[in-house]
Amino acid sequence: MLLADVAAASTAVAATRSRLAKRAVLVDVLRRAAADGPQDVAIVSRYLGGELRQRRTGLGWRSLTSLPEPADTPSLTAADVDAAFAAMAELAGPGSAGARTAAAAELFGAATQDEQRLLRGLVTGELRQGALDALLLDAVAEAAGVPAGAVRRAAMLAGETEAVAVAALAAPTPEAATEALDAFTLTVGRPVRPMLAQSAPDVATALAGLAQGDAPAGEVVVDTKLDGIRIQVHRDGDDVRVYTRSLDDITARVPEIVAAVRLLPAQRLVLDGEALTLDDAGRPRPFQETASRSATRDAELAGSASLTPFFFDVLHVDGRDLLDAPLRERLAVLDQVAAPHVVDRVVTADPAVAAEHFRAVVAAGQEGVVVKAYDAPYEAGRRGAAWVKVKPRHTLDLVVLAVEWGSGRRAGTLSNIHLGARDPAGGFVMLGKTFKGMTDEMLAWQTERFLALAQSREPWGVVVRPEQVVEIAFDGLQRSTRYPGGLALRFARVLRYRDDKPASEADTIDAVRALAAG
DNA sequence: TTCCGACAGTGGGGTCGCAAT
DNA sequence: ATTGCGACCCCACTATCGGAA
Repeated sequence: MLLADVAAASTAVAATRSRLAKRAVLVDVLRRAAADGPQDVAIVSRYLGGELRQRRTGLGWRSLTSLPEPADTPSLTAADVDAAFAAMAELAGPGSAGARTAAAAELFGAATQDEQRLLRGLVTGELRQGALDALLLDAVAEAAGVPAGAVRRAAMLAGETEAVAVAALAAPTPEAATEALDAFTLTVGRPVRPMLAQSAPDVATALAGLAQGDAPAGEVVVDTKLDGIRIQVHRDGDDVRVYTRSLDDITARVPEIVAAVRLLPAQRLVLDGEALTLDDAGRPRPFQETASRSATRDAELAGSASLTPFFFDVLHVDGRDLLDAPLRERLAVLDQVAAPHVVDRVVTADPAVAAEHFRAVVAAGQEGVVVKAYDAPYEAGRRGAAWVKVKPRHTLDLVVLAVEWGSGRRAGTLSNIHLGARDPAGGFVMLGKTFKGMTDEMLAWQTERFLALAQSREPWGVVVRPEQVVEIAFDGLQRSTRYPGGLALRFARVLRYRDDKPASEADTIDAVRALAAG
């Protein structure tokens, strides 16, 4: 199949907001790819989902700043493009950057304007066609004539979409496709997409969200939420593999987790949990230390810092699949097979008990809690309503120092605001930026407001007179080398603009430092 | 007919390894 | 030795479509 066919489909998908219309376009091109063979289905399904088949190519947005003019006529096949990126992914060592740039120039030079747009989107991971993996799975189902649920489940269990698309579309009949999809089962050693949580502002709201209609939630699990990295651990005897949330295999980087899992009583296991670094007293170290330890490839270099695994779910044990078992059953098994590496929890129907657990774990330095429906199955890959996270929230009244022009649907509006705390000695100390929490109405208002406050216009936005106070919510403070105060906000978002408060009454950097000191 | 679940988009800070400077 | 880029760890929140109720 020609890349031009894929690019035309992507353009058509981007041109409509209707998901049904997007799906129809995807179905058409998937069917044509299937007629060309499984290799084309593999490539085309990846590209339509917004990804390259290579996890890392060494190319990013910066590498694409100067590229040749587009070709007038299409010539590239999907297979050509995949081979070109595969070759780039292999490049390493001195001179590789130049060779990669040359290879990219050759590829993009052979691509038409439409094809360049597609390739650029795939390289940067920002295709912006309004359809990614989820809609693609729906399209695969329709193209193969099978229920969407069957395709989705296969993809969750496979941990990827490409193989599922290939299997479903290679089948000559819907019956054969169903059979092919049923062959994707939970397999020890092959990661599944992790179940995700929704969020709620407090424990009471989380419990209300789990209630069925007018009936109260009944017994729920209140799990401790640890501030580390998500891990999915597969054990088959002495063979232990550790995967991240994005299903990256980090086994080689975390020998201490492998060793801990080998000490557990069950021989075949799939566990879901979190890994983090602890201090001598067993309290969690800052997330940045966990991130550093888990990103260091050479375990020898990591020194004394060590990751401790804690598990909150079990998906398989010694031949028994537990994905569809209620959480109640899974936890009973977890306590048998994963002690002492089990997340601390309470089971209760009493909102007061749940709230007390939240208070206690936060006091112990943990991130918060995850409230879970006691009888829900493990919904791989879903951000289902069965898990609801609750974290403490801090707020500050900060001053807007500058604003950046937005992109995409925010093009033409001033979007990303720079935030400063008041320095009692004079001026403001920048603590970070945020674009979150803004409605379209707020974006329109702030565009006008900050243009009026503009002191200077820059290519990226405007620097403003420091007069507008904004109430900011955030999860905590972290060490920063980027900002002058040595501190940065974590997960900052706008709550509201405060027109009742002058900048002279904004929160001070001293108050922020006091908060950081705990 | 209205409601709401699921998606995609819009970006944030920090960490590492690697190649170029 | 330092710098910049790419990849990936943690993410929150809003608008929208279309099926559920």
